[in-house]
Amino acid sequence: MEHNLKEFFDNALKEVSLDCTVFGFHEGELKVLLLRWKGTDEWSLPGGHILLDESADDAASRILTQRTGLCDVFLQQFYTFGNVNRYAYHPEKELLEKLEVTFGKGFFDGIIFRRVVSIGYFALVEFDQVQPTPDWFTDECRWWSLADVPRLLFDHNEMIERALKALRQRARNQPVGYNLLPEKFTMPELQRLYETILDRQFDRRNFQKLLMSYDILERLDEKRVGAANKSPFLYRFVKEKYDRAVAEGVSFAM
Amino acid sequence: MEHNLKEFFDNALKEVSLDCTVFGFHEGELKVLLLRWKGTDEWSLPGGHILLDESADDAASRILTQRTGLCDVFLQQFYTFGNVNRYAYHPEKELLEKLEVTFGKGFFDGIIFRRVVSIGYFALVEFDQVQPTPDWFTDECRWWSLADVPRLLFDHNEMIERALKALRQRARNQPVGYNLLPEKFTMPELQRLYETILDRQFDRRNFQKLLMSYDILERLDEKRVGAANKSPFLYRFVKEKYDRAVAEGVSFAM
DNA sequence: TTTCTTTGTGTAAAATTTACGCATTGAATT
DNA sequence: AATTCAATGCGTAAATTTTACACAAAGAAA
Repeated sequence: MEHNLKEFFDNALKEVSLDCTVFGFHEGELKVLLLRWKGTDEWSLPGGHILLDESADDAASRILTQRTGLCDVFLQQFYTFGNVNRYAYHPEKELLEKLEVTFGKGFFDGIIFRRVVSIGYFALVEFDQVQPTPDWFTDECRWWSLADVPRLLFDHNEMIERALKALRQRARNQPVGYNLLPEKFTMPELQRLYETILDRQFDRRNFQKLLMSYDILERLDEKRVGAANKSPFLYRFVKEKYDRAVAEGVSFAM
Repeated sequence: MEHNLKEFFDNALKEVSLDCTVFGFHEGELKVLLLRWKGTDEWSLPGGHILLDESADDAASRILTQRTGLCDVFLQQFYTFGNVNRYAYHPEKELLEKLEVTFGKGFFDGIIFRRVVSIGYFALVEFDQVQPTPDWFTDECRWWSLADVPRLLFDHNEMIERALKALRQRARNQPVGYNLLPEKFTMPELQRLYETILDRQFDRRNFQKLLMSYDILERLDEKRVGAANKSPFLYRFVKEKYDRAVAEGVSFAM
């Protein structure tokens, strides 16, 4: 395995990495996927390096598939982090010492912890479909509620902040939901997604009118039964129309 | 000079570069700054590498100052180009051969033309203030009308396209103009800037009302005289209010 | 059977955006 | 010196969009 790792790094760009903020929506909250580094209590975003023969987008795709088990994840590049002191936290040496307890002294020489520029992506995934999977440097991968995210390694807290801003900007300018919700969903569920992302409340009647005006939703003949109230209709995105709206943009003005 | 160049590259990131689309506004048109490579008819965007002890933003600033003579240029990172085949045009070898006529055979070995990821910035500058200055690889630097831009080296045409999209998005969501216009300007001049950037026409009366509603402009007691018509008032941005509007965002809905 | 919460639908008021008229200015023309 | 002409300053009515809000119906729980 050590051998494979070195080999991998020989075939990858060394001064460029990428990190992904993976958003899921569960129980009315936005969640992000975090990894805990082996032998430490330090958490970070999933990320990795770009192979010499793959594009940055392909690398992000590959890494996301490895961490979630999903293919065809929605990914958007949002910012590239190029500060000199990106590694200010956790102080290089201290973290390195902890890791060398696990990996052996000198193991990381020439592999990580040089000056690296990182390309930030955010991903939108269907929460229930994800199989959180740690990578070679970490031994735990799990969802965190956005509100509970701890102090992360490197500049990853800043990355999440910027990713969230980018997600909000996207939600205001084109439809979201196809990537975050299951195939069938109710209007209140969709509304809660929008309210969570944009962090504000909407009138449910006006919300429904606006969303339906985009002509991207199809109301099914089924209803969600079981709750102690009137059964709401199920809806589903009409993929072609949804894609058109993403391409042309809609202005979510409410 | 050769020595300095090698030394520079030893102190810079090799796998990351950055390229700037510099927008100016002149005679009712958007212009971009391009460089012609020594001994060729090939043009490219201004760009360069990041020194080990400077951030990406600082590098962009430094490079822009070198190409324009300006300090404190408005810069915004908009996208990072990470395709494997970014250098598809001009085919590496062909260009290299042309350049080696000028620079000597083997000169570029290990300096350029490896796999490089490039961070894209766009800059907004006051056209008249710019002193276009070629860099070490080029012997001409000049403005091109956006419509006349030729086939550029590498993926730089795509970069300009994306930069323009980013500029348009910015113009729709926060005020522009402070960076592109001289200190004092008339309302019709500001309107033409917006019309050029967004590529559409506005009613001058509604345009004025909307812009004044942002509370970022101050009307001066001067007028622009000389034209064969009623003299228009001069305006100027009130910096603090302009900055607030940039931070909070305005929606240019017209 | 009653209660309680949530859903489906429609309409009036408020606010915003759009369209457009007219008198005025100032250089150029006669 | 008077006239012409293109562009400017200012304002209002119409059209459209956004916002606010009420009531009947459904369905599990009490």
